[in-house]
Amino acid sequence: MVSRSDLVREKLEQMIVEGSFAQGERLDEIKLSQHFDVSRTPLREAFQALAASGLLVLEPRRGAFVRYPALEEVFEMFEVMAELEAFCCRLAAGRVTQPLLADLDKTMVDCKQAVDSGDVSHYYRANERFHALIYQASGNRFLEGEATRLHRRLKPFRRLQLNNRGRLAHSFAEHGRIIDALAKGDAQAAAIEMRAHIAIQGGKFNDLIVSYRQAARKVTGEDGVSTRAQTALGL
Amino acid sequence: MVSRSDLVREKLEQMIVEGSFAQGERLDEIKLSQHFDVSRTPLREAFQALAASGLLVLEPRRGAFVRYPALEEVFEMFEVMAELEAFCCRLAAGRVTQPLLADLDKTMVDCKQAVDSGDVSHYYRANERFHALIYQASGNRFLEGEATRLHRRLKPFRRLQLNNRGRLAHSFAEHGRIIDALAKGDAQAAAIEMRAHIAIQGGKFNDLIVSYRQAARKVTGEDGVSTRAQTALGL
DNA sequence: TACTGCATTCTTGCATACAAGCGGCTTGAC
DNA sequence: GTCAAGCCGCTTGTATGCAAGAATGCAGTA
Repeated sequence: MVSRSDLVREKLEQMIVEGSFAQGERLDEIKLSQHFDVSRTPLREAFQALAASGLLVLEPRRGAFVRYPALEEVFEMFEVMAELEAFCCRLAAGRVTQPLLADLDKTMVDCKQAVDSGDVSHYYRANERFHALIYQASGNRFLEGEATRLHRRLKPFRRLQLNNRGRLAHSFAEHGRIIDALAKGDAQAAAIEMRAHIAIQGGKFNDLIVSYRQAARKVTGEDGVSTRAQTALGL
Repeated sequence: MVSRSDLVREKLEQMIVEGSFAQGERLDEIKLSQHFDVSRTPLREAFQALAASGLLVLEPRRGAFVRYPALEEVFEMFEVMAELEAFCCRLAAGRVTQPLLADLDKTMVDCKQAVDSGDVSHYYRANERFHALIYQASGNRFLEGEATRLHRRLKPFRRLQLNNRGRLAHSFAEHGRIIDALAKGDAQAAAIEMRAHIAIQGGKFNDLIVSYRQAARKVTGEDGVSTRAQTALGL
């Protein structure tokens, strides 16, 4: 995790997730290797890893292309995410330990502070922790890993959802209901609450569309290279 | 998909899944590159890809090590698999089309023939098709991909389950109940039937243990290199 | 005799050189 | 003027060389 290829992978992933590149943009091995001050070898290894997690598509003899999922696919991913998290809850209801419940309560205190002060990024961090704890509480390490992976991948599309002021309070209330169900050991209720918490429905529909447009919009200059990428690369 | 690194990846994956290497065995870049008659570069790219799918662990400056999941992790994976497939069924019940149902019926005919003749590998192929069709019927392409991925990864641990003569007929009957529920559009029933079909319970427990021992057993020679690997490499 | 430190050797990580496609451009012919 | 074919250049894919780090073995000391 200290190799150059890992560092490059981290940075490239960050750039892609932040929307530094346009949809379908070809990543130039030479330019990028110069930018990161590494040779093509570790860069190509980073490409492989990013392609494996779905952020790039490698076309033989043509190059690496940035791939933002289509809006439809994002909905599909949220649909699966909702189910995975609901399953975490179902398992957690029977397996959650007292220390973990205490940790969950702590995130609730954190979230409450964030809601009261309207501090979105504070809430965002506490929310991350809340969900990570639920994955952990499932007691299924493999499930925890899969959930974490998908959660990461959906990150750019979750960004704006919390900016909606009403959403913060709603989200907080939902967290409360989930924890209550877990504390009672009610697997069914916990799963249902979590599914509702994640699923794209009602107002979240529009929030997602906006998030999506911001994350995956194509901003190209005259030469077909995205101006955002040019900025990101200092061109 | 025609590059040497892809070919090497395919072959290595096959070898690992077939159990050609011992648990924890270090894969020698130079020996393997000689064996596959490629340079270290495409081999290393294959390592990266296999590490991404969890078959290898890459330790910095130490090398690539074969990683068979612990028995506990296999159970966890089956637990998640059951849930993913159950979710596929839940979605499929509302979305399945007439042509797909017809295809599913075709696999049932195939399975029936295999059961009657006791042809396990025939049943195995028909079973693969059955499950692939269910994933497809979910109408969620992302879910389909994830389910397929996990299904592949569990392949070596499913091998022996069908060798149990009683299991074939049971499995067939379960398929029937699943299709019936789908045809009726009963999402709840379809999900429950599928979950029961996949979940490790009852007699399947012992079958899995045997499969696991066969897949992940460590067979080492005096020099610490697995004799199975030596055979596979023609040493 | 056991443990620690150093040196040697082997292996990986990275850089670079070379080969092989693919695409675009130019030129020629109809 | 347009279309097609061939060539040139650019990009990716692969091989190999070199450097740095880890493991192992040996020697010296406690």
